[in-house]
Amino acid sequence: MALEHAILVSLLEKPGSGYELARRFERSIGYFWTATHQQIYRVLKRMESDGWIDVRDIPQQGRPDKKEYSVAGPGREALAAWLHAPIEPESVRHDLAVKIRGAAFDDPAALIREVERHRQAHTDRLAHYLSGEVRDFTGPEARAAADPDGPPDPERELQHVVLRGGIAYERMMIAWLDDVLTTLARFGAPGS
Amino acid sequence: MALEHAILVSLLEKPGSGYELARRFERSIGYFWTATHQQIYRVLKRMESDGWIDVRDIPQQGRPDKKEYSVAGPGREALAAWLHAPIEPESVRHDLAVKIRGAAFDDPAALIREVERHRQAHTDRLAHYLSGEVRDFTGPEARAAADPDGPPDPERELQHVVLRGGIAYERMMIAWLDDVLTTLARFGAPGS
DNA sequence: CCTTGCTATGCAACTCGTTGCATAGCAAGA
DNA sequence: TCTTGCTATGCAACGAGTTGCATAGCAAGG
Repeated sequence: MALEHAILVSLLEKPGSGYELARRFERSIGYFWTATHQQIYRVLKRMESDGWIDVRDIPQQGRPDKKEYSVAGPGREALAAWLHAPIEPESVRHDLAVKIRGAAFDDPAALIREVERHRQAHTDRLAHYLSGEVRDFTGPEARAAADPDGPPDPERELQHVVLRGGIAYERMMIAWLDDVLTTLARFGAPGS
Repeated sequence: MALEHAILVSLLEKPGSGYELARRFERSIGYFWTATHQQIYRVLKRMESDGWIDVRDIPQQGRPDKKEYSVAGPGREALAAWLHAPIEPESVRHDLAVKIRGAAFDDPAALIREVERHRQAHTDRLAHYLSGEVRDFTGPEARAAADPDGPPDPERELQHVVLRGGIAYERMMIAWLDDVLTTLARFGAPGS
């Protein structure tokens, strides 16, 4: 399991509280790894008692105190060990694909709305990714922040390549959902 | 949760035993929904006691008896209800993306082997899909079995569009993994 | 004033998924 | 003969993920 490792990576990129992590998991990291705040708090507690991360109590004004977590030595080692171990499974769960095959035994045309909704969601996410890419990586400000003559920045470039993966995924999904819609339309309008 | 629905769809496509289902989940259906035999047996038992599926004991010679399951009325209704309900989440777990971002804090070059292994796995799966497509959908035998002048066959065409989705996914992954390898190579050979 | 909503953390109960193990008959090969 | 491997089903224990709920201070708006 790798929620712990996703948290370690996120904390290495920037230390933060459980709450902040939960919000990151709704945004950037959440695009390839989902987690609720309950899971995060539970795992943080375990990681702390295992010595993987350090805590610092930070009093705040006008809002509750927070606990800022940062990665400790053993956490870095655990991450390194995981990085060097091969992973195989990549288990997949595509509800929509199950639905599409199931539609053959029900009313295929009834799925059109649903597929269109998913297409819209992927279109929105693609737009979100693309604006994030411009803001953080390819826009004028981002380019100014990055020194083109300096050494390559692995953290930045690896974040970018992961984002490009998200963009490629959304584009593929949109194209495929169009294919699905075309196929469904053939049964919705019989006699064509 | 939708393992039950995936099983219903599979049993509608063809009745079978828990063991047979487990093998289908290693092949066709397993490409977009994974499940082990334990899960399948457990869910089958629950579905049977809920009246969603019927069982028939089939004695076999030279091997243990098997229980052949088929979808009953309530199961069909449950599937229909699920098909008509919208689904949202599509929760994602891309271990490899976590690893890639994590590699910034370790040795990026050490990931090259791992990424190449994944690329190979996706290449193999793509080849598998493509040969299945020729065999079942676009090859001469498949075309002969399907009557081009007859009415469209939803079951067949929807299976095909799902398979095309798998093909598009694998192609996208291979292209992205090439992008990842190019990016990683920049850190592996510094001073380029 | 009261409600809504945000930051911030957490418990408890439940379901789902994974792993290891067990049984049992038969076939094929060393 | 002994081991390996396939069909076929299942239990038990554990770990991961989900859902509902609780607390608590502060800010903003009606």
